Amino acid sequence: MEKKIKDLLVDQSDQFFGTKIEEKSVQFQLTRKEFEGDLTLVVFPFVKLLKLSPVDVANKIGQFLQENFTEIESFNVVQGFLNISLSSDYWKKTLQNIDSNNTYGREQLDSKATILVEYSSPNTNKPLHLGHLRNNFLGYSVAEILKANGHKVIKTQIINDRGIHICKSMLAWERFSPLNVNGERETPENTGLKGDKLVGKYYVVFDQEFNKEAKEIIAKWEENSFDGFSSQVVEQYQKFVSAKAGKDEKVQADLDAKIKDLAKNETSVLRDAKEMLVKWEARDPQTYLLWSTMNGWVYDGFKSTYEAMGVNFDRLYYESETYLLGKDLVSEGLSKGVFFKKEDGSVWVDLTADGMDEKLLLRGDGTAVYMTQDLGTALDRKKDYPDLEGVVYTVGNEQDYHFKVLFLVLKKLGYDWADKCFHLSYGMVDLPSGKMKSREGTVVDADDLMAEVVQSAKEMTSERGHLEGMSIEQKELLFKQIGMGGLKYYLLKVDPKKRMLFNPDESIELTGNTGPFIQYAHARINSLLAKAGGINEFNNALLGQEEKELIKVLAQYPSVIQEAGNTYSPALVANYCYELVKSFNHFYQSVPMLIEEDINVRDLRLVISRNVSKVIVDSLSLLGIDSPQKM
RNA sequence: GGCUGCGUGGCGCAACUGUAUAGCGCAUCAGAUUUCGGCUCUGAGGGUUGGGGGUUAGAAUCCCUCCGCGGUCACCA
Repeated sequence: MEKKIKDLLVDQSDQFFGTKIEEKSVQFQLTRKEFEGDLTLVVFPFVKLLKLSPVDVANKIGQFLQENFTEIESFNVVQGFLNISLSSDYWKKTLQNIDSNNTYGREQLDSKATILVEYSSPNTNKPLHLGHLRNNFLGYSVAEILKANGHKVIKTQIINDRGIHICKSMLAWERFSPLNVNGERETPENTGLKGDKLVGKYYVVFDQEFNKEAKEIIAKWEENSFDGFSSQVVEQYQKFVSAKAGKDEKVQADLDAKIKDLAKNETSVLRDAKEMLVKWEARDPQTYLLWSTMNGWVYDGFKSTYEAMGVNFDRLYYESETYLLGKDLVSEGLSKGVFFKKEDGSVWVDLTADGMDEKLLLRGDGTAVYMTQDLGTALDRKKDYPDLEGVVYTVGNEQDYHFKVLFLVLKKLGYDWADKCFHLSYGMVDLPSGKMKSREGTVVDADDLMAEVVQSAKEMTSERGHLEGMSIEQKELLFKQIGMGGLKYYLLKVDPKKRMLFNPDESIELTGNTGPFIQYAHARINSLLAKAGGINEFNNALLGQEEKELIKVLAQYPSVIQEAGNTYSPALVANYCYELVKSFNHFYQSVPMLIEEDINVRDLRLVISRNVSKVIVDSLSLLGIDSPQKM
């Protein structure tokens, strides 16, 4: 309807306004509930054109529109706002259209360009945590929303399966894992630990050894024993120490940190890890075997975590496979003169002209860095999907700079499709106790958290739910649906780019703006419809204010999906769904349904309920949340 | 310090590309319901949208500036 009015006004603007008007100057909003009407046109933009007062302008436009559209029943003017009331027939027809459309709100499947959505992308050296949950839910949901917008979507992740971080876990395991009676080191099988947890354990072990050794080195330095260190390092150290003299605490701490970094660089464990990386890139068989074994453990562990999260992928990329392409790109850039080489053989790109720094692309020893492999991955994808019209990278906002650089470098290499890459940057998840820090053990493990919310769902539902007649399996499924629904909704209802606070208790609340509240409303409608039996015609029903309000909310759904797609924001879908449920609860409370005597009115209300239920299910599915029939 | 993001009632969050009296949940208080699920609904109190300035008929929204809180500026990923 908005579009029809807009088209008419733009079309006839020459006669009506005496000049051509732009489409965007025709602005609509929903009429506020304290005024009468369904649709409001803001007339301020036209005041100057017609040289009349806002009220007169509104009246003139109102009359003009009413003459042209039978759907418009009446209008009223408040200041510069033209409130238009649409007829009962219009609303009933709207309801009918919604009711008869099985894919209401969605564009035709695969009717639009292909978009690749990358999310999750964990490191294979430690288990997933709360932050990953936000990432996964967000990425999955954005992919679903883009699908609903008609895009062909490929869900993907790049697995960071190579790099110095992996070598650290490998080294620590090889060196520090105790041998059992059979002379074996620890494995998931002989310890019963989840593979990702076991590997993560050794990453921590590495860090501890790393720090221990660094401390020992510093202790030596402090005793002026510099045997075995290069003169450069010693010089640096002495420079830092002399700089400390007479400075305040903060500066001193800063310098201490620098000294520590210096010492860390001199540790044997780090040197060995680096050596391991060089060996790995040279495909040393033994190193490769160790690497693939430990990665295998991690994948097994991740697999069960992904299953619990309810996310999936269409295509996986491994950095171990794309980093070589990245290296090729680097040579290509070198020969094109886009990059340059430093004396030690390392390769850089100079972005100072674009207001950024010089950025390392390849280490002096020839091994790849993060950027190298990301460049390779980007190219690889474009090769696999030549018709790609967009790439969404779901990665935390601490990497904003990285992606700015990545896209820019791609452009500099002449790949114009870099413009279609989008970094879906999201904020960190904080705990009430503050920031998550792995060193302080305040990381919330994803597996633990999911188990916990499912457990709470079990407790609450067993207490108050309607579980009679359900098998054990059905109940288990239900607890999962509720627990995960609560968790997902909690993490998705907030605008992605905002840093958010995670309160474990609130996430599984059943009242207020929560997933289970919405699921509950759906279950209730479901049982209502089951009791109602058959539904017939409602054409003769009188359309009341309550009914109309709810149809209006239903009618917004398609534009919500669109907007959510344009802005990559599941939060819009979540908030809409909540609004819908609240409107329904209000409706439910204020009008009788099953005991309504007028059969037409009864059926009208039931049809509305049926479609509310349909839209709830659909919008929750866009968030990756299930809608149980009973709970 | 450079770049970048954020700042909305006690707490957690909304407000589409500027627009009518800034909404919602939690918490607090007061009420409703012989109805289909009391995990529901209605109402009240609580805000000079971090401060100041500017653009506009109109600013939480755009611009400038200051303050506060993050992130980032690694031969880590």
